[in-house]
Amino acid sequence: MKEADAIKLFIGQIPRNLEEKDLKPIFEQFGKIYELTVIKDKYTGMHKGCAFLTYCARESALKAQTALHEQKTLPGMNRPIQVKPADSEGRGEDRKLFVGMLGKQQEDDDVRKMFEPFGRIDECTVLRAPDGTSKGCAFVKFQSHAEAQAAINSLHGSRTLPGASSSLVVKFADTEKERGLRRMQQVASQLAVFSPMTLNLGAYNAYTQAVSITLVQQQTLVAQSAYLSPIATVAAVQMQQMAALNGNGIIATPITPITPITPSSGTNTPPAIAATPVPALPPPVGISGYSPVPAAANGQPASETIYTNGIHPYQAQSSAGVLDPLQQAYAGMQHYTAAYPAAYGLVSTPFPQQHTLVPQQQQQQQQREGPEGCNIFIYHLPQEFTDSELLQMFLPFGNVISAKVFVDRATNQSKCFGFVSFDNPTSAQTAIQAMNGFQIGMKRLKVQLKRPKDANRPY
DNA sequence: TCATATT
Repeated sequence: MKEADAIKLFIGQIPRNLEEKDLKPIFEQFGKIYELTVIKDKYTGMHKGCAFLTYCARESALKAQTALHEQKTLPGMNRPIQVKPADSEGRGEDRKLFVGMLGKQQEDDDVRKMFEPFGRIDECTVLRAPDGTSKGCAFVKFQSHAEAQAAINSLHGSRTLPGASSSLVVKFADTEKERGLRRMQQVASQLAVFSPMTLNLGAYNAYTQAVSITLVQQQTLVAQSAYLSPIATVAAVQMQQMAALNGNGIIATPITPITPITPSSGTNTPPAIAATPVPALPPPVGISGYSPVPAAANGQPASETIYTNGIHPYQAQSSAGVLDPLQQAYAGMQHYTAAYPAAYGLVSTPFPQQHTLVPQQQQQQQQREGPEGCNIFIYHLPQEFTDSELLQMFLPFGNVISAKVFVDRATNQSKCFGFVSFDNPTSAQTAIQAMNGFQIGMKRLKVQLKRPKDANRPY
């Protein structure tokens, strides 16, 4: 039914309203289709905007790729259709070898001669430092997996080259994904130089610090920072700055304070908390339970909503005086606990059991655009921010339809920007007003309306 | 620095 060397194609940039039956006519013209499947979310069944396509004949796939890939744009899409071998087809990485333990003086040609006996070589490159000196390793790409395998079998460990400290290494080169993984492991090991407990302690200190602010503690916090990881230090120092700036623990500091984030009244002064020792706090709701409404904080219904417009956290509370200073401090801390540890990956709160108790917010749906004017673009996100932290951060401003951090697929690293979509433009505006310029670590968020689809198109 | 999605 299908050729042995058939290629499974990945089809990207297809409108989410097109199903298999709609797609078929587009692709049939290049040959008989063996299988065509729209990719859907495993749990929600949601159309992911892409598909897999296998033709019976390899040649059909090649023709379709040539004719369609990046060649036309389907209605409603802002980028051209993608037609290329699926990742599962192993983009030719299975014929590329990494060669280690070469001598420093070996040139491309020397390596090539060594590998020539095993097949036709497409590519042969010794890796070099910027100054041109060999790194003692190379990539060699054969035309087929079998040839590469033959070279491994014969050459790996077979000899020790002059100047090398160990016998020759010949193995398949890392795939793009493996490289990403490796990079992440390196980052992780960097952080692990400091004991894992140090990180948690840092989070804990910062937390208690923010709840109960005393000058002495602020000083010790900075002193302690010297022993924390760079990330924890940034977080700690940042929090300390915040505490100094604003006794109520609110961490938003817009560059242009269009809407100042301050307590609404001088008569009810939050700094009362300054002298309060660390008490038995109501358990923080942590990341997953983060809510702009303080009712969730102490388990009691609040008589008034603290956020009246998503910006003035304390605006409504002065009249009844229902919240004691500690509760105020705590309500303010929701910002801290939500944004801070999350921002730095320090999500293990001082009360980790809370995490297991509070069920994670329902699985965030695929990225979706809201109506025009409801979608915001956020740049300068902390590297550690994921969809969920982004969601938490913007939840106070309205119904979030979607929160998506962009991730480099090869490395799994955040690209430090993302989108949040609300169900109405007012929420989006409120979020922009409140969060544009929001300082996290050394950076300030840039929050603005997402560029409309047709922007930047000359015609 | 503006929705790239891989059963």
